[in-house]
Amino acid sequence: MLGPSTPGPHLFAEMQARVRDAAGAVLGSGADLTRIVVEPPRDASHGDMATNAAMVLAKDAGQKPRDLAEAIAEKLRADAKIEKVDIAGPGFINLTLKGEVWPDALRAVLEQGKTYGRGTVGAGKKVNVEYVSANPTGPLHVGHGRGAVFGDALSSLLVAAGFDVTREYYINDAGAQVDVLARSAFLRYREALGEDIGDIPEGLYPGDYLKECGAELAADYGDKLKAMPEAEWLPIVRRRATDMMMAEIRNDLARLRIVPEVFFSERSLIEGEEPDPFASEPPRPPADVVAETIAALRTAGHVYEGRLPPPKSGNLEDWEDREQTLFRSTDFGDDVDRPLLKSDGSYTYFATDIAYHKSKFDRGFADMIYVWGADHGGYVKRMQAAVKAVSGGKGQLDIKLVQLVRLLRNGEPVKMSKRAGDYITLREVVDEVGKDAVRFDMLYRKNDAVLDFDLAKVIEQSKDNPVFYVQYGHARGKSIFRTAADQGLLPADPAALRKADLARLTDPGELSIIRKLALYPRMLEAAALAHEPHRVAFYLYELASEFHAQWTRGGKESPHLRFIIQDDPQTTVARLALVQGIVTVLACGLDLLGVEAPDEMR
RNA sequence: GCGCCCGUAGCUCAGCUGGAUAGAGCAUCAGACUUCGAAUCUGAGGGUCGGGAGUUCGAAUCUCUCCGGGCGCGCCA
Repeated sequence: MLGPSTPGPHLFAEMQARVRDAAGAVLGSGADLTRIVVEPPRDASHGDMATNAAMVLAKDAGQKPRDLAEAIAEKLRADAKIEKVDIAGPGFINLTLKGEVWPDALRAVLEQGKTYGRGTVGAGKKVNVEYVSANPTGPLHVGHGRGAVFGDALSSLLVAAGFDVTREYYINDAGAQVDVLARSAFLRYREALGEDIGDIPEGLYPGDYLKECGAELAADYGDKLKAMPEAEWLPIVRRRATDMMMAEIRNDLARLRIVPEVFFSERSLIEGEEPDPFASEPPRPPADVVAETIAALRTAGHVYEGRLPPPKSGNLEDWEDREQTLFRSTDFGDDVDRPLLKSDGSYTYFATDIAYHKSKFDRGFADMIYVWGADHGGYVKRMQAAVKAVSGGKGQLDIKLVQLVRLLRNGEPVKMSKRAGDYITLREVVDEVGKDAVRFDMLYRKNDAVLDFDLAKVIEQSKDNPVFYVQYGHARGKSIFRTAADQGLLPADPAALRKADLARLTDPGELSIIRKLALYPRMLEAAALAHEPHRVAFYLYELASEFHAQWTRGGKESPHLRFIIQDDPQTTVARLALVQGIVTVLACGLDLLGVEAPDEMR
């Protein structure tokens, strides 16, 4: 038996196990019980829980669903936790639980506190969650922010479900883009030396954010870089510029309470790890992991030299039919094979990404999640093909595409001119509306739905704005405790709430809230397995809504429903225990989403 | 032309991996503050779940096919 404070199986999991046992007893071994689910009924009048057991098993058993339901129901009627079993509709088995189940369920919340809802389905399995991975060529924008918030919340969710999660950021510091960045920074360096650089040429980054980089280079190197050929100054400037951009990016993410644990450099795959200046061993020659990966794939028969048909659209003027090095991704479900080398002999982004994902697999991550912008949708199949190839079919890559964000202000699109480099940055948005509004708003939507982000509405302090609605629920709960303390009705010993006579909570609204609290672990587990953090946000909204409704019921119509009853300390303590349960779950859920749970919001 | 995503109330969106009479918020209308915080709550109206066919005890959910919108389609990441 599990001790009272051990996060054991939650109520729904427990009842599901009991139903499966009952069905197994009726049908004998060999029956597939995995499709049996126990869920809350659509209508509360159907009881506390419903199961599809009879309907999913009827065919295999060769019985009518309702007959089978009756047989299973007979077993369940003997269950100590079940008060009543009904059969309804096509063969649903509706369960009404014994009255004492609900006080016990609330007590579990109070006993487990911050650990309530945490599960073990993850079983300590290692999962790599990669997100953001924006090019270090400019400030993060709001779209990056959405991917970052999503990846971070999903990671927290998986941790809560018992997975061993690593949050990772892939630095694209090896492609042509960072060379462009370096040339742009070099221009700012010449400008810092007093040169008139005029307009920024087409194709370079025009934003002001590189001026500081240019100034630093001028301070450190004087005019020495100017005397060098590009091949010499480029790596120096590139390194300085990407380091500065990454520092900015990390700073922007930190403002959103996002701290990736691993920053993985694309360049390190090609040139090897940065030599450690304090190492006692002589530095090893740089290893080209990409070349090794391609060679291994070639040996395995997944790489060949060949030609591709011309693309179906786009400009065919610069199309040149040539033989190239191709990854046979069609063997793994892709539509066409994919090139690994550019015409100048350097690696394609895809080639380094294959090596990168091999690195993930080699580091022990059979489960990988990749959070990507929706404009990368065309790359999903080839990446999943690559993971299959480098992991021998043992790796699993779930790619979550995050749709674009439309920035609005009072319903009007915010004008952005990328060409002039004056687009709204993520930092500006976070500074304007705050971390909590950004995070909750972005999570209060499925990842694959386009998000309208209205700068005016997200700071509105009304029920129109879900984040304030939920946070207000938490603050209101805390407010009840303050009032109870003022009136001398709050027990000094926190343990007193756990010992309260919770059977006094008999109002339908109160029982409904307890049922909702009992649902939290089940919701968390499902959200984690589905990789859908938005379910947490919706759950919290619903819980807050039930709490607000119960609060208002204690108005002048029904003062006996108030949480604090001056002349009835016993009932007051029981209701304070309920409030404690609500506050605990709201705080836990908000924490998963990275949103604060304030004690007051005046 | 091909691939992926989306289409649910006037608007913005959920719908718990196939369950019972499809739900919230906004907006509209009608109500509740000498309150434990009205940043709240109660009620009403509002639907061929884009159309059609199929799979089965049962479909918003799975398959196919159209319609409409978005993204992508060597040598950008």
